[in-house]
Amino acid sequence: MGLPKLVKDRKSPRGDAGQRTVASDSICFDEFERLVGVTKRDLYRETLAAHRKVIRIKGDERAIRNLERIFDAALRISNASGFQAMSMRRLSKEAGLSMGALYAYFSSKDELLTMLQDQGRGIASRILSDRIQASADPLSKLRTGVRTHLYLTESMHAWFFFSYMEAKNLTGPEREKAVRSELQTEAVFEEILREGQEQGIFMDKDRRLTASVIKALVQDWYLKRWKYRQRNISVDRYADHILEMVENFVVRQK
Amino acid sequence: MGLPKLVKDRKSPRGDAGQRTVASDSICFDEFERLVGVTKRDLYRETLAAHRKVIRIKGDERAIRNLERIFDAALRISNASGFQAMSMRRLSKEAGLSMGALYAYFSSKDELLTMLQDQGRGIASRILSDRIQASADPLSKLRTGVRTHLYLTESMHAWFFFSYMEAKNLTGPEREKAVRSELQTEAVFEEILREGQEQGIFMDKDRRLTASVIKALVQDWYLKRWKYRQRNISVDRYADHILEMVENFVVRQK
DNA sequence: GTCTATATACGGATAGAC
DNA sequence: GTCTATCCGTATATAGAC
Repeated sequence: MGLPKLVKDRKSPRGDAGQRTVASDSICFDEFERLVGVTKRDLYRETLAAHRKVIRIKGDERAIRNLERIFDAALRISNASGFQAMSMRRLSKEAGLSMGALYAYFSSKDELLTMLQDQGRGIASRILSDRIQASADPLSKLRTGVRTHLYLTESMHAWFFFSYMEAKNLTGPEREKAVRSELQTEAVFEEILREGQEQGIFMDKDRRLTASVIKALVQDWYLKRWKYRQRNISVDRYADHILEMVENFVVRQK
Repeated sequence: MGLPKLVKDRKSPRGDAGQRTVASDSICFDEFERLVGVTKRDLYRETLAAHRKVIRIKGDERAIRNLERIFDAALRISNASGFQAMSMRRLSKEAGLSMGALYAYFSSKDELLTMLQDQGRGIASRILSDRIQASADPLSKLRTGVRTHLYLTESMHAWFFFSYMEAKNLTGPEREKAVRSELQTEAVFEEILREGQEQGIFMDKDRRLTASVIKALVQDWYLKRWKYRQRNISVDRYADHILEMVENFVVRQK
C-alpha cells in the first residue's frame, strides 16, 4: 500500500552488545529502531489513506498533524481509564481541537474506535512477516519472530495495549477482525514450529499450544510494561530470558 | 475470618488420570473442586460480611441471594463490554431487581466496583498460600502453586477476568490494592524459586523475572479462555504443558 | 424491601457564525 | 477549518407510594 518501505535493509553485521547467551544471530532493539523505523508519521499517513473519504480535510499535512494529536490523546486517555470512559469533551481538550473540529476527522466515537483498532494491525503484521521470511532456518525464524514482536510492541506500545484491552468491547465485524489478527499471529509461530519439527531441529511438542504460550509470553511484555520498567528490565533482557526458556523447551539437544 | 474452612483436607491419594508426564504429585482439577469447593455462597457471604454497614438489608439469607444475582449479572455484563459501559438500568434488569432495590446493596456504581474488586482477592490468596505451604519440597510447591492458581482461575473465572481487565481503570487506594495483589502473587512464586535454588534443586536463573513469566503463563489461561475452550484444551492439559516448560527451565538435571 | 416515577447532570453529536 | 452554543438522549441516583 502507499507506505514507504519500512523494512529498509534486512541485515546488520552486529557485534554483540555483551551478556547475551542465546539468539546471538538477531539484532537488538536499538538496531531494530534504526532499521525498521516505525515512525508515527508513517502510521498516521496510512490511517489517513485508509479513511480518506470520511475525513473532511483537504491538505494531507494538516490532516496528519491533527490525526497525530487526536490519536495520541485518545490512546493516552483510553489506556489510563478505558475508551468508553473517555468523553469527547476531554479528548477535544487534550488533543487541542474543538468538538466541531474533531468531528471533521471521524463521524462518530464508534468510528474513532474502529480507526484506532485498525491503525497498527497492517503495519505490525507486515513487519513481522517480512523479518521472519528473511531468516533462513527455523531456529533463527523463532528468534527473529519473538524479538521482532517484542520490539514492535515496544515501538507501538500504546497501540498494542489499547488493542488488547478494548478488544473484548468490540462487536460485529470489528471483533472478528481482532480475533482473526490474534489467531493469525499465533499461526505464524505455529508454522515456524512445524518447519522445525519437520527438519528434526525441534522436538515433537504440541505446536499449537506451544505457539499460544509463546504469544502469552510476548504479550506480557506490553501488558505489564509498568512493572518491567519499574524493575529496569530492558526489552532485550526480557527477550533473552523468554527465548532461553522457549528454546530449552523446543530445541532438540545434540 | 468468618469463613468456613475451605481447604478441608490437604491430601488425596490419587491414582493418576492417565497421560500426565510431569507433576504427578499434584491433584487434578476435579479433585480440586471437590476438595476446595470455592462456592459462590462462600464468596458472597464474605462479601456481605465485609460490607455489612452499607447494605441496608436485614436478613442474611435474602441479602446473599440478591448479592449473588447482582454480582453474577454485573460480572457477566462487564466482562462482555466493560464495567463503564454497563448501565445500572441494564444491571437492574438482568439481576431481576429494580433500580431502587439495587441501591439498597451499595451506595454508588463506584462502590459496586470496589466490592467486585475486593470480592475474590482474600479468598484466592488464602487458598493459594494454604495449599503451597502444605507441600513439602520446592518442586512440589512449584507444581502445587501453578496448578492451584490455574484451578482457582477456573473456579472463579469471571472474577479473575474482571479483576484483570478493570484494574487499569481504578484510581487511588483501589488501584494500589490491585497492584499489591499482583505483586504479592508473584512474590509467592519468587520465594519458591529462592528455596529451590538454596537447596540446589533449581538452577540459578533470575528469580524475579522467572516468577513474572510463570505468572504470565498462568494468566493467559483465563485471559484467553475462549480460545482454549474452542480448542478443547482442558485446564489439566494446559497445566501439564506449562509445568513441563517451566520445570525444563528451572529444575537442575541430575 | 421493593417498586415506579423523576430530578439532575453529562454524554455524543450538530448548527451556524466566523 | 475551526470555533461556540445548543439539542437531545441517556446516565446515575433518589423520592415517595405500597
